[in-house]
Amino acid sequence: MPRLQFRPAAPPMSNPLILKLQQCCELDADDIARLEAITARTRRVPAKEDIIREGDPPTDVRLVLDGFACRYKLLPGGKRSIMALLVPGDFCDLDVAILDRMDHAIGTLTPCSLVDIPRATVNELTERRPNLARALRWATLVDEAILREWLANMGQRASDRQLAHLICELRLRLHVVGMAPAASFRLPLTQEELADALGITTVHVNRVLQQLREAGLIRLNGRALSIPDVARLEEFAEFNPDYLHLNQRSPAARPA
Amino acid sequence: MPRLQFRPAAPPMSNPLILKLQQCCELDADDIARLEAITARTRRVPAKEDIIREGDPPTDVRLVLDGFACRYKLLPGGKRSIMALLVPGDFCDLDVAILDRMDHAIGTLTPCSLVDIPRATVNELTERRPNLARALRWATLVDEAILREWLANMGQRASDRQLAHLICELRLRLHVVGMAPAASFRLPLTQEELADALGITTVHVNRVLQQLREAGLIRLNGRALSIPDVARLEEFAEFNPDYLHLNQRSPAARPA
DNA sequence: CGCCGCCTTGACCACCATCAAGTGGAGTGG
DNA sequence: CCACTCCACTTGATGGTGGTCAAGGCGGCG
Repeated sequence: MPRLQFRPAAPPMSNPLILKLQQCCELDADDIARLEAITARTRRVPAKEDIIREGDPPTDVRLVLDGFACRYKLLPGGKRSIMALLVPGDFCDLDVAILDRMDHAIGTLTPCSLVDIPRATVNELTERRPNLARALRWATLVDEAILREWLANMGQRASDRQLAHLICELRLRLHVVGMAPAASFRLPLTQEELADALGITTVHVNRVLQQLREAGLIRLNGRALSIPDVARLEEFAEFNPDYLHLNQRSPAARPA
Repeated sequence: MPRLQFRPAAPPMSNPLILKLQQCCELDADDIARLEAITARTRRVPAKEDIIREGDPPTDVRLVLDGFACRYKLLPGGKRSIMALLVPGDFCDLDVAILDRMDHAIGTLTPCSLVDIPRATVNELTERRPNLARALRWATLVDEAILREWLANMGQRASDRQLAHLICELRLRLHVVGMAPAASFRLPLTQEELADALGITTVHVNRVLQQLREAGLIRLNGRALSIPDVARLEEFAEFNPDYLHLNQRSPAARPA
C-alpha cells in the first residue's frame, strides 16, 4: 500500500464512530475529518452514573466513544429494565430534541468517554454533508431494529438462547468498531445488569452462563469472553445478523 | 360558533393522521390541507395479508388510515413475534428507505385502508413545511418509545399486568384518533395475536383475560372491550402515559 | 349440514423466580 | 500483615407462573 508510505505515524483508524458509520456509506476524507473534529473533545464519566435522567429535557447530542452504557427505566416495583446497550460509536439521543422530556434514562455501566455535540453542529453537518445525514439516520434505524430484535428475543426464546443471542449481537457490534478481534472481547456487565437486560433474574443468568460454558459455546474467565466456534453459537442462538444492516455499501465484504 | 355557520356539511375532523399529528404541533390550515390531499387516495387490503415482507427493498411510505396492522417476525422455530401494533394514523416505514432491506414484515390483522405515499412527496413536504417535518419525526420517535415500553412491559411485568398495560396503551392511542370514546373500543385481535405480541401462549391469554374480567378491570363481549374504571386499570397495569408524548403543544389539555 | 377458526377448560409439568446461605476477591483500615 | 467489609458470583431448596398437550364448545359460513 504505497499510498500509506509517507504517513507511518498515522494510527490505524480507531475512531469507533467512523468505523461504524462506514458500514452505511463510503465516507470521503472531508466527512472523516469532520467526524474526527467533532469527537476530539471527550469527557470522562465514572461507572454506574447517569448521563441523562428520565424526565430531563433533551439537550445536546451525546455520543459514547469508549465504555459501555445503557438505556434503562425503573419500574414502580423497583425493578430495572435495560432496554439498550450502548457501545463505542453509539449515540444517546440523536433525535430526542423533538420530544419534550426523556421517557427513559441513560447511564454508564463502565467508565465512559463521552462527547457532547451541540445540536447546531449536528444540524449544520447534516445539511452540508448528505453522506453523513444518511449515515446518522441509518444509525438510528439500526438502533430501532435492535430494539425490535430484543423484543422478539425476549418474547419468544428460552433464556439460554436469549443470552446466547445477546452475546452474538454484542460480538458483532464490537467487531465493527474494532473491539472484538478473534471472537473474543471484554464483557464488562455484571450478571445483574445482564439479568435486567434479558428480563430474567441474576440467579438464572448465573446458571445459564454455566450451561453455555459447559456446552462449550462460550469461554469466560473474569470479564473476558471468548467464543470457540462463532458459527455454532450463532446457530444455537438462531442469530441472523441482517437486522444490524452492516456493510450496506458492499454486501460481499461483511466481516466474518 | 358562527364561523362554522356556513359549512354545515363539514364533518367533524376524522382523519386519524391529522388528529394524531396535532398531538405534536399546532398545524395550520395549509398543513392540514396537504395532509388531507395526501390521504385522499386509499387502498383496501383484506385481513391477514402482508403489506411488506421481510427482505423486501423498501419502497413508498405507507400509512394506515383504517384497521389494525402489525410489525412481525417469524422465528426459525415457527413462532411469530409481533413487535408493534399499527392503528389508524400510524406509518409503516417512514424512514426505512435508507436501509437495504426490511428486517421484519408488516401485515394486516383486520381489513385495512392504506395510503401509499411516494417518497418524493414526503421529502417535498418535509422541506417546505417545517411543522410537518417536526410532526413526522415526532411520530417515529413515539413509535420507538412504544417499542421500549413494550420491552420493559414484557421483561418485567407479570402477564396479567402486561396485558392490562397493552390495553391501556391501545385505549389511549385509539382515543387520540377518535376511536375510543368513553373508554370502550373494538379490540379486533384474536387471542393468538395478543399472545404473539405479549410473548405468552394463547391458552394463557385466555386465562388472563378472564382474570381481568373477573376482577372487574375490563368488560369484554365479542370484540367490544370496555373499561369500567380507567384509573383503576391504569394503576393495576402501572401505566404511565408519558412515553406516548401526547399533547406536547399544550400539556394542560391532555384527554382524560 | 358440516367444516373451520377461535375460544374455553382441564391436567400436568418445567422453567425460572424466590429465598437463603455461602464463597471468593478487591479494597480498606487497624 | 491480617481482619473486615463489600460486592459480585455461586449454589441449593422450594414453589409458582406460565407452557404444553389434549379435548371440547361455539358460532360463522360455504
